[in-house]
Amino acid sequence: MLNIHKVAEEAGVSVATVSRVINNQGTVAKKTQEKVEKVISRLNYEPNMLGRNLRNSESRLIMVLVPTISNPFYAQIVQGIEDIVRKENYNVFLCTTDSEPEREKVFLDYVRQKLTDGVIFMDPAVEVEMLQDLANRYPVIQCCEYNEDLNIPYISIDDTQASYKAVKHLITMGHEKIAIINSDETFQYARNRKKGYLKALEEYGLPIKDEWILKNSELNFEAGQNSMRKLLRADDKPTAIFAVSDILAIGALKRMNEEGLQAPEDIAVVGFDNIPFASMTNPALTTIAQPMYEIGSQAAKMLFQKINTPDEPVSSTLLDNELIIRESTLG
Amino acid sequence: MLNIHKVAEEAGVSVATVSRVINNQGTVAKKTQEKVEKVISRLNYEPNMLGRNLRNSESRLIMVLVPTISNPFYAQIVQGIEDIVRKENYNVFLCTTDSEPEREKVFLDYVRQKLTDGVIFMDPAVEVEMLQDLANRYPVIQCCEYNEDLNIPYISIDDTQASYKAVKHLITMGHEKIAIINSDETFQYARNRKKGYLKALEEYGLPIKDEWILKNSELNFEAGQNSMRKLLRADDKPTAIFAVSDILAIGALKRMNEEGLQAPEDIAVVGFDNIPFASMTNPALTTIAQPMYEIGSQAAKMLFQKINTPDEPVSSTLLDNELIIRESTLG
DNA sequence: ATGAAAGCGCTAACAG
DNA sequence: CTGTTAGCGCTTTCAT
Repeated sequence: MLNIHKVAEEAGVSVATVSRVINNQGTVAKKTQEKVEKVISRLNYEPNMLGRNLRNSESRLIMVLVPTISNPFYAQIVQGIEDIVRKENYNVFLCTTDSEPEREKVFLDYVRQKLTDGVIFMDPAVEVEMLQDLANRYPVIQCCEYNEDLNIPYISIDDTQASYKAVKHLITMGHEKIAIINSDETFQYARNRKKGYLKALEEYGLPIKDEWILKNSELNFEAGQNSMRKLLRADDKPTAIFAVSDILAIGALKRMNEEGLQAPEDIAVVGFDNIPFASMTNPALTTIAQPMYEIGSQAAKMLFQKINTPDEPVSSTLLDNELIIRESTLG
Repeated sequence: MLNIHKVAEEAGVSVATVSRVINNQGTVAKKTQEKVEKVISRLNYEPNMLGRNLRNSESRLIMVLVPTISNPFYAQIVQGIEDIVRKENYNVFLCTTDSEPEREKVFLDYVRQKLTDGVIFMDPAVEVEMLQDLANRYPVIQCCEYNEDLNIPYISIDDTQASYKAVKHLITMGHEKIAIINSDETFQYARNRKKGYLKALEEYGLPIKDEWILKNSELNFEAGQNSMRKLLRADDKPTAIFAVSDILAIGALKRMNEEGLQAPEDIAVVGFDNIPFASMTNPALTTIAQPMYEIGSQAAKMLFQKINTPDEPVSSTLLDNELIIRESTLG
């Protein structure tokens, strides 16, 4: 087994000296330093992180928990996180939970178990008390998806206001029969986006129909296609659709395309997120742009606040969003 | 500090007994067991993984190194990896390198440093000797991108044969002026796909022109759009394009769309990977389907072979691929 | 069935 | 400038 003792022995010095060389303390004589470095590179020695982290009780590792990486939405947030984390000389471990509570728990335990110094959490914890308890003792930031009832710092956007804006845009374009393709309402964001949708309709006295309110437990293209199929079979067909995710909206557009229908002439479509693909569709997708990179970098900054000054409270933030108008709603 | 000693003290037993309870050894008296469990849950104790892993010298953690998560191509491979890894009671840490050698090195060192038990590597290592050296001592599998000169197990597809097939399809459809939108030729896959492209053209005696051979250092939609812009300005405009990645192909399609051109009437386009988005474009994209999930799960199986029987060699594999013909090449 | 104690690899306080 | 040593939290062998 190659360890610090072996290196010390080979170099004819003590383990303390080797440790000093490894950590660049500068208190080692030039000659000794070189001697030790030579042995290190000859043996190809790398200090064992477990020993070091155990001793230092820090890992300089941040865990980022996402439901999935198949939604490009997360890619840009993670990029924002990475850039800040790297600047602080930490590294990111990305973990996917598939929104399964048991997997969330296993990963969150890594923080308790000192494997990582903190966690940015983008998934709704089903066991709310567990998450709160973790956050009480360790650095935890909620990102995008959050729970207002908990006392855990979060960063997100105002989903209600954003979806209100999206639906109002459709209303402004003259639509009166507007459907919503939602995801699963166990998610806070889904509830909020529905709230904004309803608010806009109510404000303008427009009809709210059950057959225009669709839910999806999965968030993928197929779900969007299926939802559109249902809407096209509705007794009273909507003329516009608000999808709470670009993924769903793109699936919906595809389904229209398959049926020989055009957006926005036949049905207008608005998405949410502004993932890079949203501008690649034909027609290009009108959508709500979330400041994804900013969300990620803010989340990371908040986490470091918590790591560096655990006792000072970190304030939560809701960032601005922007309606990006493209062809799918514009004649 | 909450540790095994504290628990032992509170429960009035020795640390050894607590350890036995934690690890379910079954050799503890029922009564003692319950007493200890009560204390554990009261104190909300979680064993420190650093201590445990240091002692056991295993982490039950697998690292997966990808260049980026913004290409959905990786999402499905990672899914395949996850499913196998989870079955073995391990967990996956995903790390993004942006194809930067220094970042690759930092993460790869985590294997040497005993933080993880093995690594699946999907990025070209710039420091080839370093990777070989790591693979000589620790479990390493190359996935998708690999280096034939190294003695490291890999799993991928036959890129040359696949791109030959894609280009031959275009030839069969009557095209004689065929361009290639490639990525950076530092990548093995890029070199191989170009090779297949050239082979098909040569075999059919078709012209090979420099202005039809484009390279991109970045792999994103913009790169695809830019490449298409260049091709549309070529002295001799191609009638078909082979893009080595769906991302590039979709960007190219978008650019055509912006210029009022249709695929395949004006220019036919073939992509590569068959990411989910490829069937969502309008027109839908003809592409080479890689068995992404299978690639991932095979990679994980190979890694566990290496972990469980380090001295037995693991044989590399090239999996089959399939040409998926869609609207972008079919009248 | 339980406890005492060694030791995994490392760092840092202390001594010299 | 360098060495000795305690101890981070855990598991396991050896006693009892």
